[in-house]
Amino acid sequence: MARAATTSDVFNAIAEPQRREILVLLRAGERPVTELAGELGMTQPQASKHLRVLREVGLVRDRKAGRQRLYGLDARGLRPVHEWTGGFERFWNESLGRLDAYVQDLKQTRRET
Amino acid sequence: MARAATTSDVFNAIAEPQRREILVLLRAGERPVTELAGELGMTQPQASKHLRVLREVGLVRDRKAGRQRLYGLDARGLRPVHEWTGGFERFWNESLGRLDAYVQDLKQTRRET
DNA sequence: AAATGGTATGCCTATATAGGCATGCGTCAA
DNA sequence: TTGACGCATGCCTATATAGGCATACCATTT
Repeated sequence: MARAATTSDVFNAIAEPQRREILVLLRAGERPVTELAGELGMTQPQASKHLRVLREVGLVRDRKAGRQRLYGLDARGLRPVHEWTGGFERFWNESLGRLDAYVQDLKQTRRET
Repeated sequence: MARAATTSDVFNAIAEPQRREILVLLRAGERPVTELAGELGMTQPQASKHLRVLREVGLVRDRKAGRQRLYGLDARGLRPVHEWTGGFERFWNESLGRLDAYVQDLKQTRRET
């Protein structure tokens, strides 16, 4: 099997560097495809494809504006990722030494069971 | 081209659901491969492979303990992900309405340039 | 209606997995 | 030393991209 489909999974969608860059650019406001492609140095089809993935996972919304299509950020989907990683915060805050001690302790406890 | 290699990129490493589950389990302390595989309902080779990826991106450390090899969490690599998503916090905190207004505004400004 | 600008898609290729299995290896116990 | 146990790997397959190109689509402007 290959990796899970990027669509339907925000974690996979943001695994692509260029897609992350697109999201960053969109923080400044809506933009048409061509402009995004230009700023990121990618072809228009490339940009459209990445935007499609982002749209399918809900990180981006599109709106027709005359002849162009403006893409806008909808970052709500990033919240779960932020919260998931946040669940590990105490682990990177503790010094590695204390972390080791902590782990050792748990290991002991578990082994004794 | 295929997606970038999972190794050398934390974002890709945690794009895999099972790898995320492994990390969660490791919050409780070090564990041998077999135990992880058992709790997650995957085969031992599968677990070893996922652990290898996690080790290569630095999210996990391994330590030989007699006949077994204990894997432990090293969440420091998750911090960048947490911070990156954190950069979008104000966007999911604002009501969608205000977000729209904000974006509209920026768009106007940009168009006028 | 015809021409043009702005996008979305289809098609083809190379590549990187994720799984399933069998098996090689190193370590500890008898 | 011989087994048994715990893991790591190698090999093979099916699948999902990411890129590059050409092109079909749609709305707007002459």
